Amino acid sequence: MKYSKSLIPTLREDPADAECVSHKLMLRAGLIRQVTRGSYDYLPLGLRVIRKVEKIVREEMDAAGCQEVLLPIVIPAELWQESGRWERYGKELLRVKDRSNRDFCIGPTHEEVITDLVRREIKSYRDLPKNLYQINTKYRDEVRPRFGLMRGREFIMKDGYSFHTSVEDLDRHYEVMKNAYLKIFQRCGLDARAVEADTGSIGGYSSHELVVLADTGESIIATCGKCDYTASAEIAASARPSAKKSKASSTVKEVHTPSLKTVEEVASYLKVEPSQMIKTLIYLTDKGLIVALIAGNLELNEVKLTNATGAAFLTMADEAAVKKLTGAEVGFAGPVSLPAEVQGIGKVRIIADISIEGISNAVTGANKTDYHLTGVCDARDFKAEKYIDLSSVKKGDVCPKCGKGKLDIVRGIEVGQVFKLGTKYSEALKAVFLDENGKEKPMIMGTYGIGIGRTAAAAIEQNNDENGIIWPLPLAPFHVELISVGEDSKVSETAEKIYAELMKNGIEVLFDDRAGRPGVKFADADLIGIPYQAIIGKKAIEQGKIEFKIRKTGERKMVGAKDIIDLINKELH
RNA sequence: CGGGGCGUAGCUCAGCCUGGCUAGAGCGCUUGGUUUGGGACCAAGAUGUCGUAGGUUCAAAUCCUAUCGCCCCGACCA
Repeated sequence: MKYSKSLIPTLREDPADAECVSHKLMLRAGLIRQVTRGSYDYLPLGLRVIRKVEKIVREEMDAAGCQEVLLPIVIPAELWQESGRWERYGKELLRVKDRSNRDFCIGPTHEEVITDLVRREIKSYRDLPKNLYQINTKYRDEVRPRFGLMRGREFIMKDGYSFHTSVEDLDRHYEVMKNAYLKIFQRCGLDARAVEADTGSIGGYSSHELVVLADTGESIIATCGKCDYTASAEIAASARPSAKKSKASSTVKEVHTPSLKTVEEVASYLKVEPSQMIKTLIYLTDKGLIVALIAGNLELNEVKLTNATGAAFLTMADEAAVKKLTGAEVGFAGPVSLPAEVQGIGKVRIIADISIEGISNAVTGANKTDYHLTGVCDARDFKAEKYIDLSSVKKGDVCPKCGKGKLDIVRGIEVGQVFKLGTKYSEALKAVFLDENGKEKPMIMGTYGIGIGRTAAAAIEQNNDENGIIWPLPLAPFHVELISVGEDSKVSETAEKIYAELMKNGIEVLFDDRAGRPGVKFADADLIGIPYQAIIGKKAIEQGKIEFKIRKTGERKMVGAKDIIDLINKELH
């Protein structure tokens, strides 16, 4: 490709509305342009990168025995109504109407469509298992798109769905897919790892996120320094001793604590450790009020609480609800003598972290403004519905898996996710098969996704310097950039000749044939980040030499014009 | 949805507080010339519904109101 014929609008300065490195560099290197919030044009260079990622994904999926299909982007509402998600999915689902006023949505994910296809075409255990995938544009009307291709509203995603006759078969296949995913990211030159994750609103019973470690990532991950434990902070556990089960000998006393609301204020006023305080948090859910209890030195993890309650949604109770429940201002709630139900809101459930189980002589709110209780004991003075892990992991917590290592908290970019779905969609959409005994059963499903654009963005996050992008070879839009320096006719003749040679040898080459000054061409070349540069200058050419530069290391060497093809071929393999 | 910020040339931004003649700079772009191995120089030039609508005023990029768009933080999120 000749630079002069392409469209590579590089920018000298950082665009004002880009925040993270990959977004800035994608704009500056002329890979993408924003059309509207969360939607982008893919320019020639950007599209080539996208195609590279897709190619690697296709090769690995096909190698794992998956079949590529292509499903519609505009989906009839009926399918989503059948699964129940038309009502439940919320505003993220972009809904449109056709000319006859029929409802459709722009597909944010394709469980319904694929399950509909499979239920119509597959009837027998003999035809299972199957894994069907597509690479397609998706649309999610995100509340807050950001960071360029990292979180767009319109984005390219590979999504795959597998159908099995048994959970065991799904389990086996799940491992195959997880490993295929790890291989894909490895081939993309990315350091990715599989992280245990929450299944979120998609449902299912087991999930891993495929995460590329990066400080700018939106996912927070706990990892063990000693063993291979890696989990999303949303679900990560830590090994914790349960509260000492001393006898309940203390007596409950009310103490005056004027305007002391926070754990720290009360603990220091009463001279007790925060771990002896019972932090009482009140949540509103679709199933009534939840009172969550946790030791004062720990942070509550809302994902864990949501999972523990089985609630569809959960928000912190507002001031009015807290007053109704406790009869006190916010800041003085406690588990002792709470009503079992609040008029107009619903039932009250108490759920406690394991740090509360067996706690004695504890301090907590008195449900009376400006008062706390001391000497409170679990089981005697209050009782929780259950005692489970509700705490957020912290750096330095003990690993729950090996019990030895300390947990570290790191950030990462989620580039893929795999789920064991089970029968959620096959039951809703009646995707059933006949087993060996002629018995009808719902198919067992798995689902597997990769954000294509996000993977490209993650590659830039991990590979850049002050001059621009440094593409890993497998994702690079071109293998080599050929740069002619100066207007000399010998130079341009030689460059043309080498350009033709490179192409003849199947090497992907971008030929900067522009008439610009050398400095401009070098700066653009470094910004665009093609791994190798072949530079043709007047002086060198007189000695039959060409300069070869490696973008990543800055290393340069002079090679004979005839040897450049061999050298590049060697570097490519 | 809550909080904050921004919208002036292709890009980055100044001007606005304290209204005043013809709206500016740098970069980019066009033409000519000199240059040519790390974002050159000289000269000449083109480019704007000052986001949009309404209002106040003799006079609005500037003040007021509404509205749209974009960015950030939070809530949210296969």
